[in-house]
Amino acid sequence: MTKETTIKKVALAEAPAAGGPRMTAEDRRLQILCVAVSLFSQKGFGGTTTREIAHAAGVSEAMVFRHYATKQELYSAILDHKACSGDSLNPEQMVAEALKQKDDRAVFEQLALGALEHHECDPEFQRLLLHSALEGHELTEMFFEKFLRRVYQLLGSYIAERQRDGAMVKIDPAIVVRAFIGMIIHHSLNNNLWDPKRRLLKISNEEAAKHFTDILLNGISTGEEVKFKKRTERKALANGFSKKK
Amino acid sequence: MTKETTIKKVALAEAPAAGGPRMTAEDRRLQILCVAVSLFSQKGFGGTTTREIAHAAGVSEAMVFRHYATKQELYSAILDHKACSGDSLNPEQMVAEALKQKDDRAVFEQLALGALEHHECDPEFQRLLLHSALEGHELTEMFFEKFLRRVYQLLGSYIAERQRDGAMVKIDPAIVVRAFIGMIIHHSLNNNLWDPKRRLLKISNEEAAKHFTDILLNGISTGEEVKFKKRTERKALANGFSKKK
DNA sequence: CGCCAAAGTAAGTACTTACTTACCATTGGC
DNA sequence: GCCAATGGTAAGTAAGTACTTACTTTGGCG
Repeated sequence: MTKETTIKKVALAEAPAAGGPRMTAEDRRLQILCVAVSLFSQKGFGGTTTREIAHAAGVSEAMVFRHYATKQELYSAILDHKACSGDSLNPEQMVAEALKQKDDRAVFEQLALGALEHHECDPEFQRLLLHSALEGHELTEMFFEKFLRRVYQLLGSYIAERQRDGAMVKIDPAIVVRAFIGMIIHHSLNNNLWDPKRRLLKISNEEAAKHFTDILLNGISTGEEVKFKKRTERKALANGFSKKK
Repeated sequence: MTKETTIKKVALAEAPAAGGPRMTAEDRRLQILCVAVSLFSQKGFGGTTTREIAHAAGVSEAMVFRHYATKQELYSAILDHKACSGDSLNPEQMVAEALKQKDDRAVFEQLALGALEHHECDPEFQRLLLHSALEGHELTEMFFEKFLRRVYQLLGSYIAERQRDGAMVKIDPAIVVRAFIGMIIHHSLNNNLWDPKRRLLKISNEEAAKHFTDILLNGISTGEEVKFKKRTERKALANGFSKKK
């Protein structure tokens, strides 16, 4: 009875080429990892038991501990795997061409599209990252150093350059980066976490990237009915950041 | 020995007026709730044990279960408490005046400032919300219906109105709302979760609200070196949203 | 084939978990 | 001054938890 269910479970597990019930150690190791990724991303580290992982992988708990000495080691292996296989998480090369050509639109739009698509085809990553951040895991720091900081550096220095060119208003580049990344991440977070049914907003990644870029570069005011501030005044104000209050 | 530490813990617990070790049932109930809020927001529901909660509150586990029949009931009580006491989570009245006067800047800036300050003085709420969303708790849906949807409705219809006035370019208002909320939420998330040391960006809430509003309303291009698109072309394009690709 | 290392398991262990039970201690009203 | 109601506890229980041990199956290779 337990054997039958075991075999069925193996057939269900879509992991890496789960042919027969008996795999090579390497394959099994990877399969357990994949199954664990799925479970951890759904229920978090503390919310997932090793028994569940073993069951979902179609093996006994002992097998999990043969491949990963502790649950923590399994978690670390997952994070390493996600971070190292690092999919498309390379912002530098993603916009290298656009950067050289100083094509503002292309720089921002390509970056946005890349991030949105990455989040869409690997929503587990975002969930894992959030779980880790909430649990105070070291992946958070790694993500910060290896990704966030680099993006801020890359985009920030590009914006500074364009400001010197006179093509962009003078505002702390980090604020601009935060605003833009915010649009993207928050949009992904909505799609993956808060509004997966897209009740509030249903647009393609291409549209989202395009419109976010539009908003960032040009804002939403027409400038025809200027109630609050004139263009020239705005620029003067932006030079010496803010002071009052 | 255990008694000594217990008494000390009571002194440490800052909850609601923890005078002596012996409180009224009501006070104790609230104190346990507050302590649990703190622990759940730090470590999540699954990651927090009832023993920890009892210990942090300076009472025995039995007291926790006297006031809340199950751990789940305690969790629900917390969410109810956070949702009902609803602090400053009222966007409508926050910007009512600015809406009437059609003061775009005030509408967005006040909304942003309100949200940022709320997140700053109650970071636990954001963490609880994230934990709930990841765990698939019903609070997520409640937050969606009672807050997100209302903000989209409120801001969205205002933007539509301003578009008819000719004061804003024609773009799906929901996209604008998403972009703006994204800047704000992501900034809070950075401050509370990813970069609490403010290594990437250190600005006051006032500055953040002001600059995010600036960016949303006016973008960051000067329009002096227009490599990609002219203002007039942009407006024409924005009318019939996007088509190609 | 024979055989043996590697894949796999059943049934533990020691400990923790959410939750209970049976019992104290303090207090305010009579 | 007593005593019932109330705030509080110590010491459980049964089910889970991460992790082990002793054992059985299987496939490939001489």
